Amino acid sequence: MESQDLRKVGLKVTLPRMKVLEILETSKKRHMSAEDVYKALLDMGEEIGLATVYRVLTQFEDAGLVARLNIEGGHAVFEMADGTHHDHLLCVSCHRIEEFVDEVIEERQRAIATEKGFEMTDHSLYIYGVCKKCQ
Amino acid sequence: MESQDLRKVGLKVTLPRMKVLEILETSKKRHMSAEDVYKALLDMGEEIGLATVYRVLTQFEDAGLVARLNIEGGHAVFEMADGTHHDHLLCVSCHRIEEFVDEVIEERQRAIATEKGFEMTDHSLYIYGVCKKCQ
DNA sequence: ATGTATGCAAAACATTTGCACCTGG
DNA sequence: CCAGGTGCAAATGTTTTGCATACAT
Repeated sequence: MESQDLRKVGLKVTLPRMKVLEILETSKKRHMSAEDVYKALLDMGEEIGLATVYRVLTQFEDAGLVARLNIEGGHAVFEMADGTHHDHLLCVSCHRIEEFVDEVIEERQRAIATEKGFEMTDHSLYIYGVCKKCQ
Repeated sequence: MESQDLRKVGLKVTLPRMKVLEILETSKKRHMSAEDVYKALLDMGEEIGLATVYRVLTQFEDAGLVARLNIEGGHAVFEMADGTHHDHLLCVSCHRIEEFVDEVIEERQRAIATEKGFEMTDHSLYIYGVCKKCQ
C-alpha cells in the first residue's frame, strides 16, 4: 500500500501524488524529468498539470522519497531514492545513466572539504562519456 | 598584446571580444556569470549587448580560453582557463568558489569509467558546503 | 567589398507562482 | 468544513535566435 509511503513523510494522500509515485516506481526508466513524468501520465490517460508534477516532485525530494539530479543541459531528472548515496555516469550519446559508489572518492571529498575549512553539505559528481554500446 | 590571444584561436579581433577578455582577466572575481560580465562592462561605460556577452563567452569556451561551470541554480559562471584541470568547492552561504585538484579522485574516476565500459569525455565535481568565514 | 559580428527585441526553455476552484480527512 | 492541493495561465530567469545594421580584414 504505497499511500502509506506518503503519509509516512507527512504528505496528504492525493490522487496526483499517488500517480506520480506510481510512475516513478513502475516506469522502466529509472531517471525521469518532470516532463517525462507528465507525459507518461497523460499517455496513461491521467489528468494532471505540469505545475503539479513539478510541485509534487519537489515535495518528494524534500521528503527524501526521490533524488534530483542536475545534469548538464539545464533540466533536472529524478530517481526514486534508495537510501544509498551514489554518483552517476552519463552516456553523452544515448543518455543512458549508470550509477556507482566509490568510497575512495567519498573519503577524498570529505578530506578536501575539511582541508579547505568547509563544512560539506552536499556534493555532485557526474562522469560524462560514451558507453560501451555507443562506441 | 591580448588581441593575439584571439587571433591565435581563430577569432576575429573585435571590440566586444577584447572587452570581455579584459574583464575576465582583470576582474578581482575569478568566477563571473554572463550577467556579471555584462554589468561590469556597462559599469565601465562600455556599450555591449547581453546577447553578445553570451555569444562571446560561448566562443571563448569553444576556443578553450575560458571554462564554463554549471553550478546548481541554473546559471553558469565562467573562469579564465589556466590549462590545468581542477574541480570546485562552493560556499552555499557566501557563494565563494574555491578550486582544488585531487589526483586520487581523478584516478578513481578514470578507473570507474573504464570498469563501466565508458570512454570518459568529461566530468564535473562540485562540493557544496559552508566556508570557514560563514560558519 | 563582403563575410562576420553585433545589438535589439522576441523566442525558447525549464521551472515557479498567483489565484480561483476542488478535495481529502 | 476548511486547510491544503490542484489546474491553468501568466510570470520568471537564463540563455538563444532572427534579422537588419555595423565592422574587421
